[in-house]
Amino acid sequence: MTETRARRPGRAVITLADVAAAAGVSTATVSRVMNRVPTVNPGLALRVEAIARQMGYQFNAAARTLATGRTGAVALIISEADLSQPYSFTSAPLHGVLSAVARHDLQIVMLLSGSAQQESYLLESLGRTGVDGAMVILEDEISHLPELLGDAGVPVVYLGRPLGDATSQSYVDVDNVGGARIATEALIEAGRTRIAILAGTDRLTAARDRLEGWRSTLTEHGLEAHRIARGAFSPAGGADTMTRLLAAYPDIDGVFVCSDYMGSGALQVLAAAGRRVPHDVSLVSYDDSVLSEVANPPLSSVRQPLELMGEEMVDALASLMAGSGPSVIQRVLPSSLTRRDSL
Amino acid sequence: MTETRARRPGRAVITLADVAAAAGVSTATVSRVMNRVPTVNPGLALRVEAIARQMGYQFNAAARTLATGRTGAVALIISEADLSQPYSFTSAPLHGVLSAVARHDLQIVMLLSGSAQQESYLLESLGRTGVDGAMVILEDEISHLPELLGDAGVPVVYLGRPLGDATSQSYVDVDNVGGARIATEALIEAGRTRIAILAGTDRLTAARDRLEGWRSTLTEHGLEAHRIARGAFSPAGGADTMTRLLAAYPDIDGVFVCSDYMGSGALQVLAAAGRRVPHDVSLVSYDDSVLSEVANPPLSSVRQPLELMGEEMVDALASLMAGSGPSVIQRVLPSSLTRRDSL
DNA sequence: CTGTTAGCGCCTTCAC
DNA sequence: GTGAAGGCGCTAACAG
Repeated sequence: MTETRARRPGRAVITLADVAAAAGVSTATVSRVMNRVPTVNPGLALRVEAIARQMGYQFNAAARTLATGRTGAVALIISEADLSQPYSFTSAPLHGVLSAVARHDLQIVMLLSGSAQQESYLLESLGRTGVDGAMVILEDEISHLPELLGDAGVPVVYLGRPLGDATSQSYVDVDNVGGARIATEALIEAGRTRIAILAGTDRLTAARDRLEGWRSTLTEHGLEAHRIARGAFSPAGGADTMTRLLAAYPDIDGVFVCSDYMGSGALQVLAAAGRRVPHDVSLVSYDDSVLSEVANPPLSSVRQPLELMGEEMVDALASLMAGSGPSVIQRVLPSSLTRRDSL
Repeated sequence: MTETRARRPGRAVITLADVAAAAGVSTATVSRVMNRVPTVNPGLALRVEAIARQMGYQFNAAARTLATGRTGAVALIISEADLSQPYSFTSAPLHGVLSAVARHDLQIVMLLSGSAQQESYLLESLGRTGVDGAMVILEDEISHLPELLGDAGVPVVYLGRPLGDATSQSYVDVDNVGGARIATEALIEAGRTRIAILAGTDRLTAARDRLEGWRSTLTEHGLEAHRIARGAFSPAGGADTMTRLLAAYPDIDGVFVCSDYMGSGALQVLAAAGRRVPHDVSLVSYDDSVLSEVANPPLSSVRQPLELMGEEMVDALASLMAGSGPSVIQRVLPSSLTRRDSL
């Protein structure tokens, strides 16, 4: 009744010892060969390698982890709230992450955060699995994770600059100030002078930076920067905020909307108010997502290299785990403007 | 230079032996307590449990795996192509999966499929990590995975019914025939008689089933079912297909579009052709995603319980892994129509 | 009901 | 350059 967990039915699972026996060497040698330890006789190495391959030998991850303390796995922590939204921001970085891990021969363990219950499970999972590192896609609802993970004991890289003093944290961010500047300048170039902003949460540096970029650009151009409204990151939020803005500042002729998702709501309010886009009001949005593409009219929108950010996050983490390079990695990627009809 | 991999800096990592020593019992007893083996003296169990908790003991997953052959991890395989689309279908089921795994105390390892290169990495990863089970979110580009994973040696559950003879496969699907019937019937009730379909790929049972549902409903109502066009799952695809359809059958007064993403493209073509929706042409779409919500006009769309499907997939896999219940689980969930202005 | 004792498969000093 | 042997932390017979 000794049930060997046969991974492939029929074919039993091959161990180092099996290969060693077949090759007439010790397990130590096979281990060295498989781990490409350079002190092995090249001829022998080749022979052993061939036999191992031919026998279909594969590492047993658990045994290896037990012996070395390394798991070869990293955690990717994402926001529950984002995933439950009709439009998920997470998928693009996720794509980048998943394509990059193959390069580094890493496994991705997905963890959800956002509710207290999940948080304890998260911490427990992190502890138990003993991942070698972690990545966090920062969003509103999990903006406190940097504190929570403060002494995680493994390297952590954030997608998005953490709040507060981020000097000791590793992150991959986009230049949100610059992105907002591009958007605002485009509005100004289009001849707009009474430019409002639909800003998002202030628990995210991204949102703060965009507000800052908008404000400084207007100020530098001698324009007023007081037409501000904050709202939820949703079409409804965009609609509400736009309504308030229109009521408070009926003279608005340009709007910088901090997300496409809000933008679609704003667009409906503008249409209902009889303001034509871009004839009466120019609009620039953020994210350059499918929503800006299918909007009516299609929205000019600031593009962030989200996939690339995911990849860079993995690269940074791998470098941190290797321990050879710098102990803090901070990378800021540029954003650009995709022009569509709303401008 | 014996570097103990301290998970938490400072505090060393606690093992069963540490707890056993502190409690004055054997490691076997602690192990039994932690695993809730019922034959332990309740008083002792309570005491040991308290000590373990107080010491912050956590299982070492690797050691446990090595001893039991079980990993507590399951793979989730998703399509690279879907993730790289501007609108990812995957996130909703992903959310369901991730929220459900906590219930079963499982870890999710994410794996990408869709390119040959990834496929070898996929197989390798599956073999190496030795996950206890796998889930696949079936999509066009990875519709061949059921064959590839045929003898994976671990239970597999699919999101979407696999092609071919699926009697021996476990899956969670939605009633796509029924969904298409609901959509088509709504079109008929709206007084439409010349009803076309924008169909998707035929490598997915979902798309085939929808076509079938559309066809049978029309036939049963004595209506013609030949206004068919297939296209890529994208706004551009929807636009192309709609253009062809309009050219071939100018008399169209109703359209069943097999995805919101195509629907947004179709809508633009209709608008450009001077056909008003729903005045001249009624339209029902599929997915009930944010795209149908922000479309102009907002689209009536068939809703699929994607999150729930993700959860059910995990439940099914857990049951399969437990090995107590049936060895094949097939679950088909109902879909419903969300009515909006396009009808 | 609890303790003892082998491993699980691999890595890694330590001798040779 | 290669082999022998201990141990990573835990589970699962088997005794007691």
